[in-house]
Amino acid sequence: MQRQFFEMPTLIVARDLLGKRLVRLAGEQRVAGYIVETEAYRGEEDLGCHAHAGLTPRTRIMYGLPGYAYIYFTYGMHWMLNFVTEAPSFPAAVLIRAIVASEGLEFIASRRNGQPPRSWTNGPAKICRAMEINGALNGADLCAENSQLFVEKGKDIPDSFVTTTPRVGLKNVVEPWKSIPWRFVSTLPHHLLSEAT
DNA sequence: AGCACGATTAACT
DNA sequence: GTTAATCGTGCTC
Repeated sequence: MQRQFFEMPTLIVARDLLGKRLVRLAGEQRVAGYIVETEAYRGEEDLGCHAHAGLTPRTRIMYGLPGYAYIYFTYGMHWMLNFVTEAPSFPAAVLIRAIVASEGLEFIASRRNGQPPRSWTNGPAKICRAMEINGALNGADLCAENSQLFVEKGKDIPDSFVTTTPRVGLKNVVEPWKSIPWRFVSTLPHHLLSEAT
């Protein structure tokens, strides 16, 4: 996807990322999967968004150009992958919450040892663990020619297979941010994702 | 300088 | 359904 895709309003980007292919090049290894769950975080007004604290060392990437990776560490052990959206003057990003693995399955399996395929990448930190995504990729340009992390066109998901719900894990966030339906989930059967569009 | 908590996960009961 | 693991971040003192 080109920069102009990520420049669009965050809710549109979050919706349209469903079905697209997340690709990670780890050395010679290509690892990929279809995005099936996202969440939108937009602006300092959004009390669920890290940018509610303003411009800090942690949030500076969200105050930069769209199409860059905002990757942060939480719970003392987990990495989370986000894509920066909209103009630099408006801090916003889309959290990638789940993908269906399609390439590099052996690589993923080895990094998710002991877990069944169903549990490989069905959570934001699981994706990062499975694809070797960490702080070293924070600030990476997804639109650069030789990027190790980028998004490709995949399978278009019809509106009839898209569900929205409140965002996950915002336990102590006040309304309306706690319940605003900015989580996007693809309900398309996983086996249909691998077909050509 | 200290502290409460988190855009979670895996392993329990 | 419950809970420990584990530490960077941002806020208060």
